[in-house]
Amino acid sequence: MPDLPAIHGELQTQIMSTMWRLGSGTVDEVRDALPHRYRGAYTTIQTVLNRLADRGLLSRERQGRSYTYTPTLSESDYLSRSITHVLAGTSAAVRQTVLAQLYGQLDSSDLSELAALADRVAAKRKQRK
Amino acid sequence: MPDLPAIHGELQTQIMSTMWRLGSGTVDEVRDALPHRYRGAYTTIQTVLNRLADRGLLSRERQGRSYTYTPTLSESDYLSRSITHVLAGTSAAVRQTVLAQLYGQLDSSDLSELAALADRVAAKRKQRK
DNA sequence: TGTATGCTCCTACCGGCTGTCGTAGTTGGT
DNA sequence: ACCAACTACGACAGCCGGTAGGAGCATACA
Repeated sequence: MPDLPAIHGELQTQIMSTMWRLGSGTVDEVRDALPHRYRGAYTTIQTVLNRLADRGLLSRERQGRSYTYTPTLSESDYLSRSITHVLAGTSAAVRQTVLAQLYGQLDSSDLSELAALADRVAAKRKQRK
Repeated sequence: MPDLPAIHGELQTQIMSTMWRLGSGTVDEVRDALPHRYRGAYTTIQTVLNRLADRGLLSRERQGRSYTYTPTLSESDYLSRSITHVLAGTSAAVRQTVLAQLYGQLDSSDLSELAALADRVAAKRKQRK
């Protein structure tokens, strides 16, 4: 399994967030969709997009006379992988505490969703076993 | 709410991990407790410790003729804050998916622990309401 | 009491990366 | 065939992480 590429810097974070929202887009499309304060020069956005593509976070395909960039991972895949990665470096006790703290921040709807999820997971486990 | 200081780089990650394991320690103590691969020169460890202290992740107290470094946040506090921070920038749907994926990776003991936790949280909510 | 010795601290340095853009090249329209 | 707009590539400053060398201080021993 190849190492998960990291997103470094504020502009890269904003751009990845926008890419996930758009699904895919050209330099200009991404640029227009960025929050106003991060809308730098065309070439700035382009450079960052190319660097993200070099690191494997985006794929670059020719579409007509320009390139179209597309995320290679979904946002949830990326986040869950990142979180799993950092949690892997900790003890079981710490993981428990972290999950507990996250759990405490959920609202009621999230909570019921998770409860349903727990049932599904438990059922699957039992069946597979 | 003060911004959560970031841990950048591999050595900083290893050092923070060691600090959380030790609870507190001097430069030499931290250095000796580091994995062999990351055991650089005394001054290297010291510089990183000072930078972490400058950023507020560690506190520095004189103890005899040397400094003792101590984490200002517990590891679980730091992690849950970080995770909460990144999740705050996403949509509710993404959060749901991420939690679901994390849930699917838990083993049985973690699962039962979380079930008990869910009960406690539910009880608390009901009582407080 | 003076000196040597061992540790600790601060400062400096180097490479890499992020954010930023200027310029050259290319493509479509007139 | 020419012009204008737009795109791609390369370069450059600033910052940060990892690394360490030399100054400063206290203890131990003669």
